[in-house]
Amino acid sequence: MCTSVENLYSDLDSSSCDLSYVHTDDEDSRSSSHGASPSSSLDQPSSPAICQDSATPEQKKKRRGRGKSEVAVHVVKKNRRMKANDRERNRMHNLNDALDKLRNVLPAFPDDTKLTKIETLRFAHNYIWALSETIRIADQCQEKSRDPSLMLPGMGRVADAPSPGSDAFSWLSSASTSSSPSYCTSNPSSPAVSEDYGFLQADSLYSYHNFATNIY
DNA sequence: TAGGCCATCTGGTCCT
DNA sequence: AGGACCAGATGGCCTA
Repeated sequence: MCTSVENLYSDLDSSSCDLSYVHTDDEDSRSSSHGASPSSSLDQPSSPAICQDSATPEQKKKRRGRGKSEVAVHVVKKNRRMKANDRERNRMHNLNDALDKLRNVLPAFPDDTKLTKIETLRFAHNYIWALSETIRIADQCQEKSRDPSLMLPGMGRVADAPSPGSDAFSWLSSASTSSSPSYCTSNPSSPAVSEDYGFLQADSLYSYHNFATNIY
């Protein structure tokens, strides 16, 4: 992908463009002064306008007068840039590999559509929260069951508490998401889900399900 | 065709 | 000095 820029390098190598376009002394002074301004890339080699020689006659004269050592410096800079590009590419590939591994441990969606990067991160966030919340509530269940006086009407015993792998957890693996859910930005430590045991009831379980799979 | 997503390049900054 | 990380820019692809 993005072959245009790659072609650009081959263009440079095939000298369809002047080598001095790779990096000029003038660009050095510009880049060091303005930082990463939005328009800075227009001056960069990746700009499609790179091969449109808009240099003034004075600048062209200056280029022609460039000595061998100066050309060598530019070749070194070009090589450094290419190496940096290579590292950056590998870095992003590693990042994508990690995202793929994260996708693989998340419940698969029925339609088997691949989650986008942001969806993956948000879904993972909610998924982790849901799992930790389930553990916390199961622990609470266990504690309260030890003290019968704390039992609420209709509340089950410890054995009734859901455990990972049980049907009560099926919502985690049968997750489906609406097309435009709203992303939960609440802190996992302060969940928006009711803390009583009612969430184990069908209707509450449904909202819990929706929350856990809310990836936006 | 507009908008979303993605890969890539790039220069700046920070760290070792 | 060189590498890692980051954010901005750009262009390609896909879909509604």
